[in-house]
Amino acid sequence: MSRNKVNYALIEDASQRKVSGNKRLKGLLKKSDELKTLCDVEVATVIYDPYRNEPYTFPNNDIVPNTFIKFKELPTLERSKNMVTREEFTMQRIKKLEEQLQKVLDSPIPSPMMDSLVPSPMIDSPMPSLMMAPPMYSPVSSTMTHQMEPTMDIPSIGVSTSMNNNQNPSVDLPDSPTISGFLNWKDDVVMTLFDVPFLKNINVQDPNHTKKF
Amino acid sequence: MSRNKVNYALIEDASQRKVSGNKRLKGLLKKSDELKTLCDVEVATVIYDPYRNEPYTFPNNDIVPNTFIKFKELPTLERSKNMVTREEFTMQRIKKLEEQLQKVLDSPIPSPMMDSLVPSPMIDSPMPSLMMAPPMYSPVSSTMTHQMEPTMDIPSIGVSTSMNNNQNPSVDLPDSPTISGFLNWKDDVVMTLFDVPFLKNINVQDPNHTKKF
DNA sequence: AGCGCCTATAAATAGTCGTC
DNA sequence: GACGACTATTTATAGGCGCT
Repeated sequence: MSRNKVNYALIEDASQRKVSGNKRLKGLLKKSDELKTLCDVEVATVIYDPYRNEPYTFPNNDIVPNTFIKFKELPTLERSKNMVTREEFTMQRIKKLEEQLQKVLDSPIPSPMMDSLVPSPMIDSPMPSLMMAPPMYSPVSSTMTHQMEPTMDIPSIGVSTSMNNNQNPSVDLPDSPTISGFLNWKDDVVMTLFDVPFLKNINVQDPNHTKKF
Repeated sequence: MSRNKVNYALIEDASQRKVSGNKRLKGLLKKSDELKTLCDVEVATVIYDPYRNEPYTFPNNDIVPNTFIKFKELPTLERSKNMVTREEFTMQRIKKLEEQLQKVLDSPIPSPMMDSLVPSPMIDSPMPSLMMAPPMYSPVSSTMTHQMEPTMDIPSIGVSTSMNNNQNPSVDLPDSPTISGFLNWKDDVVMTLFDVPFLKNINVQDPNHTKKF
């Protein structure tokens, strides 16, 4: 992106690829953080270090002592912003969820739908059992399981009729969403997975990745 | 990022925030794609549309008819590159995995470790059962489950001794990784989750997000 | 409002050098 | 051969404008 125009192809030289990947990862993380901060987007980022037998879990149980990229060097981010413990991440989501929930419940127009969706005891309890469930790990697939952020922005289905008022709520949501269903799917989510193998030897196919144009 | 310097804070105006988010998401996707292409990083991207009852599944069963961002407009990416079906994504991973596996197995130095790791019948079968497992969905948490990409780059543990040769493999990997374990954790992974609520009304805290400085 | 396009400017980064 | 620092450039994008 800079001295020369980058060719849209795999970088041949492994070390060059790594350097570039390092920089780009750094930039990508910054972009992610900016998207989160500027646009109120929740971002969680994790790096798994292949040279450890015990992988860092998602988000991470420790601040990552990763030699691959030094998070303390990230321009805008602090390490703690990107690398949080799994519990921290979960709690952050819970907190935000509760705030949103409370906000809706405090709204002037109490929605019968909300009543059915949110039993009152739920509010006082720090964490409803459904939300309580931490990110799940499959021992087999080593997966990260991400629970969708509930949005509580359900104007079109009850709280407000300013939008989609031409639609019958019950028709609009024939599925009659349960709380869990509501939590699950009522949000925009962009999910990106990056497998980052540029520390490894891989096949190379591109001769020159940079061109003067 | 351009006409004015951006303030590192939530964008106040919702519409402005959305516009910015739109652009930034676009840029982020492009960056992701570049990281993938230039550095051989696997990237999968999905957008969940909150205005549909049926969410797009991960990666996606259909090309996304999302009004939120038009993927066909993404500079470098094609839509099909980002938005693939779940099956396609799974098969891509499988294919790459098999290629890497075959590559290792074809390497001049047969590793006893590989032998123990990879039973020969596995090679001929198009898909070992372990790998066969598609991304899992939890009906409760609506989660995407991502299976880590195996790297097959295990020079430090058997195939090659050029690195980490001061370490005993058995000591280096006391866990005696099974195939599943190997698949699970033997790769760098950067995982980023973006919840993208800028289609919604949210609290605003920042007065002016841009400054001439 | 949302989208597409444009342009000026901020930000990202490829290439390079110097250190360890 | 990884890392830090330093530019020269490319790239991303905030702010407009016009359209719908």
